[in-house]
This record gives sequence, structure tokens and C-alpha cells, in this order.
Amino acid sequence: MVSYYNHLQYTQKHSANLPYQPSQSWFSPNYPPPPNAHLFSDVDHQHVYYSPQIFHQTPPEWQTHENYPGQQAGLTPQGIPSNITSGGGNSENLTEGLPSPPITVSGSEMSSPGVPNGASSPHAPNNASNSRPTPDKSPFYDWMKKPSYPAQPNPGQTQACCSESSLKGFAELDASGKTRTKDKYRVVYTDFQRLELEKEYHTSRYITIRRKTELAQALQLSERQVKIWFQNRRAKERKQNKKRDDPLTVGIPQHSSSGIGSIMDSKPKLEPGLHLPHSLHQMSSMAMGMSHMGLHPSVLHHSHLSVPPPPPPSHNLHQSHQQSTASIGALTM
DNA sequence: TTGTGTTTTACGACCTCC
DNA sequence: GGAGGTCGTAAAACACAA
Repeated sequence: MVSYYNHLQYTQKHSANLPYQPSQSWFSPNYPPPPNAHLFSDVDHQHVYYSPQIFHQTPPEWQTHENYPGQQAGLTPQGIPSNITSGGGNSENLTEGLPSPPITVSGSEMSSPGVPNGASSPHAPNNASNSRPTPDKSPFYDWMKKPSYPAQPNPGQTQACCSESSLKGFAELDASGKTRTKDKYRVVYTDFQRLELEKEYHTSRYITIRRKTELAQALQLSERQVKIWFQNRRAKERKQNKKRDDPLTVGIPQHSSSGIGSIMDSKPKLEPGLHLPHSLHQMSSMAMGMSHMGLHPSVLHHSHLSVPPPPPPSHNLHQSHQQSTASIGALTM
């Protein structure tokens, strides 16, 4: 096995100075817009992509809430940071002239991330009151509220890790005898990266190949990082559900638990997507279809509480553009 | 400042599916 | 065989009490 550390993101995230104070809410008006938010424009001509409501032509209900943090100053009505929309870049610009990732892996796991645009990364102006009247500081969802980690208070501390030179020759054996890079065990994603990942997760707990690629490029992460983030995110949710359901499920069979955790936590023996009741598939298809038709998928939210979130998709489903949004409503942490 | 607990990345092992 | 899934775990990053 090799290490997949993406050296480019470090230069992005660990810029010398924070664009906002660590004490600020991570969705505060000063939240740094994506350095390449302009990428979210009509990648496949099926969606109107924009950030922070990236990829969603019709944002799910949770995004349309008036407190949705994406509606912030410095964003165009389409959510694109106004000060970067003139960049006119496209995805090709991202990797142009950039060194390849230090370590390549087979397949598409290590997509070339984008330009470490940190230096040119525009910071949203502190004119929060422009776009919205007195944005409510109280988030709609807990994950919005909780700045799991403030932006790196000491950006330089972990930054130098993943330059090509730093990675070469720095592999060492960890406690389990497996190689890991010496000077960077893991990186801390920026708030923006986490925010977008969370948003994507709230749209669908299982990311499709296409959207994984898009998200990886947009967030300057590797596809592997996006994939693993989703894996870890699901694990986190299972853990939370288990913790939450534990006192309720004592002596109660899992399938009878009132919480969704019992359904979500159950590890499928097979690709569960293949074994779903047709009704669930149909609902997923409905959600997708409605989304593509321009209908707001939130009309399905009434059934969210009773419909389990989509299980891991079967591989044939990976090619489908978007998973059902049926799980959105169930995700409250 | 230090110790401790929690959360976040990242990986390997193992599984199923195609 | 390769893809991505879960599970368990390592270790960094972080929070916080003492």
C-alpha cells in the first residue's frame, strides 16, 4: 500500500493567515469561499453547479432554509463568490502546469487535485449584511453549528508535509509495521472542505463516482480522500446512532428500533441496493427524477422519517448521477 | 503547562459485486 | 481483479479541566 497524501491541499489550507478568526462560526459571513468555486458551473450540463450549494440545481430543503449558511455575503445570487466569478476558469485550469501528485495510485483514486489556490484564494468580504438581513447565527443543523475544529490555528505546523520532496524518503513504519509518511500522518481539512463534504453527505450518504470526482476537484482533494471521508462520515453517523439508540434498544430487536440507526447501521451482507424493496428504489428514482425535472425533492421529505436512507449503492448504481435525497431529513446529529 | 478525552484523517483487513 | 462497502484502529489535531 502506498500513501496518498495530497500535497496540494496543504498549501491551500495552511495559508499563513486565517481568512477568519478561529472563534468565528465556520459558516460565518467571513467564511472563505472556495478558491475555485467557479468550477461548479455546468460540469455535465445536467445541473447548474454552484457553490456553496454546489452541484444542486434545486437545493434540498435543508439548504433552502433561511439560515442556510451558504447564503452569505460575498456570494452572487448563484452562490458564487462574487470576487472570483470573473476568473473564468475551468477544470482544465486546475491542473495546468502543476506537478503531479507526489504519489500516484492505480485507477482514479488519486485524481490530480486542483491548483493550490491559497495565495489567490479570495476571502469573502466582511459585508455579511449585504446579501441577507441579519443572518441568523443559529444553524439549522447541528453539524453547521459545531465548528468541529476551528481552522488551523497554526497553519504552518503541518504544512510542509507533503511537498514532493518531503514525501520522498520519509516513509516509516508505524506501530503496526505499515508505511506511512513520516512528517504527516493526516491532514486537517479546511472548514470549507468539510462544509461542502457535509452538504454533499446530507444530500446523499453515498457519493456517486461522478460527484466524487467533481467534489474532489472542487475541494482540491483526491477522490480517495473524498471516498474515505464519506466512509468515515458514515461510520461517525453509525456510531452516533448507536450511542443514541443504545438505551432504547436494550432487549429490543434491532429491526424494531424506532430510530433510523438500526437500519443504517446494519451492515449489509450483500450490496444492499440490490435488495431494497422496490418502493425504496422507486422513491429514490422519484427523488432523482423530480430533481432533474426541477421539482424540489423536499416534497419527499415528509416521508424521510419513515424511509431509511439509501444503502450503499450497487455498482451499477454508481453510474447514476445522483442518489436519492431521501435521507436528508433523517440526518440530524 | 500538562494530562486526558474526543474528533478527525487515513489505512488495512475483509466482504460482496461485477 | 478492481471497485467500494464496513469495521477496527492508529495517530494527529483539538478541547478542556486541573
